[in-house]
Amino acid sequence: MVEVKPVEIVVDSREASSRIGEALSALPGVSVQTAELSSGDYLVAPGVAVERKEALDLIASILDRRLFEQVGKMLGEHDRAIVLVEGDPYKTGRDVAVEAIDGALAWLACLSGVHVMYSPSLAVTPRLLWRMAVQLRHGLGYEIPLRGNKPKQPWAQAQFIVEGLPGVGPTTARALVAHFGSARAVLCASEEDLRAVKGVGPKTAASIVQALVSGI
Amino acid sequence: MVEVKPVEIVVDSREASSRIGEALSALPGVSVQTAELSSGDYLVAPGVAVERKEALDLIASILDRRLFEQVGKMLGEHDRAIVLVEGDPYKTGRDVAVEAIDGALAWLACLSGVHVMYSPSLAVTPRLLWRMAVQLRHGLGYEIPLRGNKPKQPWAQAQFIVEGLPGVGPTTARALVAHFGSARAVLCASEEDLRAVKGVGPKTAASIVQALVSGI
DNA sequence: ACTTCCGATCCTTGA
DNA sequence: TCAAGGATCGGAAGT
Repeated sequence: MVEVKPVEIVVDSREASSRIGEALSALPGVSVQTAELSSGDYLVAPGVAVERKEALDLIASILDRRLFEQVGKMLGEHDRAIVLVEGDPYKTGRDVAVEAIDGALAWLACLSGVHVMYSPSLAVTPRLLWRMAVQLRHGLGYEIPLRGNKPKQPWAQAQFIVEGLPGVGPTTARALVAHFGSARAVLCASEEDLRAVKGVGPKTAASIVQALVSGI
Repeated sequence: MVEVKPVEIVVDSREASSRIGEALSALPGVSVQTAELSSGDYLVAPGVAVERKEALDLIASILDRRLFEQVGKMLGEHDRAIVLVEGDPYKTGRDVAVEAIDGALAWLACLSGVHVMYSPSLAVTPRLLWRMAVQLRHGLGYEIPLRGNKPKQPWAQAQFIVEGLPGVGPTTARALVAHFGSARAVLCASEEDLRAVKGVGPKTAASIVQALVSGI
């Protein structure tokens, strides 16, 4: 049985009965609320607004400068603003200078202060809104593991553990384990003792001890 | 007469001779510098790094977790980080769950702290880099908002070391470091003490000690 | 990134 | 108090 993570998404009243509103309701654990949003189309978390810009609409709002106004308004009214570009703005068929599109996208990414997200199509948009909502509400379902796969053979484990130390690669790890006899002995060693090992200088020794004694 | 706005763009040495490097040099007013960047592919302004991710490469780096590592590194080393996604990640032909792509894009936009930009193709990428550079250098008198980026937190290092232990993943690693106060304390703990931590039973505790005391 | 699956852990029950 | 059962959580592997 898969866990369903409940999320609330607020949909602007003008969009509520759209295909996206329906698709959102159909996703597991989503409760769709409707409200009149003065800026943005969706609230994907409290204070996080999303403005959906279908490619053609994006071009239009670049040309008539509505985009900048809308973005400014969103930023003023919410903690975080995201522009969700749906479709390829370079392939709308509208007769518009590519420089204008380049400029608008660059501005959005660098200067505007909003975040930008891309959806290839209307079909994907609801999933992305949902995923954002889940992540913002529940965080990632797990921690991002800090290191890759670990060995299963016990003899390799000692070396692998020691390799986690800063400045220590495979060669030094082997030297350390050989010198001290076990991983535990390495990890309990003093800075002085560590320096005695070939490949470990004052700098590495210091950072090892530093890493080991630092707590949360 | 068209005004040419001079900009400098730093290209990582590995990318310098690529088609993009050449295309950048050909753009008006662009002076391309080369440097070895430890993270990111381009510096589009001082302190503003751009990582180019071709769609297929994006998928690959999601699967092997490289993406998160790279993003973290960029955020730590620059004032501002931008991921430039080139192409449609949903159409790479790679056999990957769409949920994973949704999740990664949502994470990039909402949680990661980077900004995201989309380029439809390799041909457009240089133009977008250039446009960003121009806007950041000459753009409208805006200051680049600096988000404070601390270097890697020390507690992360402790957790990293502890994660090397058998049977210990991100969650348990955090519990262990929290319980014992430091990585060293965890590694010097007795089997008994280890068992007291939530998530560590007799079996895990035994294999941890086993790994620590075993030599090479 | 997500999902599925499996095993270990933990928690409640009831004797 | 303990054992047994099921619910829960974490890890590993695959997409």
